[in-house]
Amino acid sequence: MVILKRSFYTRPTLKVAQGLLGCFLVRRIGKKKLIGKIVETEAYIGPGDKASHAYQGKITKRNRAEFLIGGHVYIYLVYGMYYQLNITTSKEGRPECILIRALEPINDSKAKIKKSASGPGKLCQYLKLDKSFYGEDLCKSKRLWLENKKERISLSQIVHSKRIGIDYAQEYKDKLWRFYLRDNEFVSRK
DNA sequence: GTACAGATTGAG
DNA sequence: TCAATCTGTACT
Repeated sequence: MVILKRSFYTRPTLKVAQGLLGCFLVRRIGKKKLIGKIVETEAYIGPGDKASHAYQGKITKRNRAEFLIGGHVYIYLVYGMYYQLNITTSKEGRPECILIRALEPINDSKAKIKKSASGPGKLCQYLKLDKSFYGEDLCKSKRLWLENKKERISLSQIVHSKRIGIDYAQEYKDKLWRFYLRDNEFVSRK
């Protein structure tokens, strides 16, 4: 397995969002590892994107990690109860990131049966991700990183759709910036 | 200081 | 269809 390096993340966000499909997210907890194959992603491309927390280049205490160079974690709490795992892309100062929406558990058959990581809030619960990962560098971290995919994903396997839960984003709500693997049962919301 | 809404989820 | 539950943000 090869750990994804900086140059993977600094490419254009929509390219990275599709490139992440089929890659493996690895979370190390003590001596154990939890591995999930990424099957669903969404791109947020500030400052132009009205669905982005960094719309119009706004910098706040919450979203400042979004401006980091590609390969860092931007994590935050929504609805007071669920964390959302994002991975930054592009270069320092560009508020672009990718929301990881669903994983297929690889080495945990119980989680696989229960679909414990099929949804952005659920996968953070499953991997025990919280605010302590804010700004974590995926190229250096010893407890969270990404590894390259085994199989080649052909373009015909990637479905493009509208993003979820951002109806307020006007003309940006119809952008096809959500990507998932066709026919994969671990994708959230059929 | 107060009010309010959100990149969700699972139960009813 | 709805409530749970917390924090950033935009007001007073």
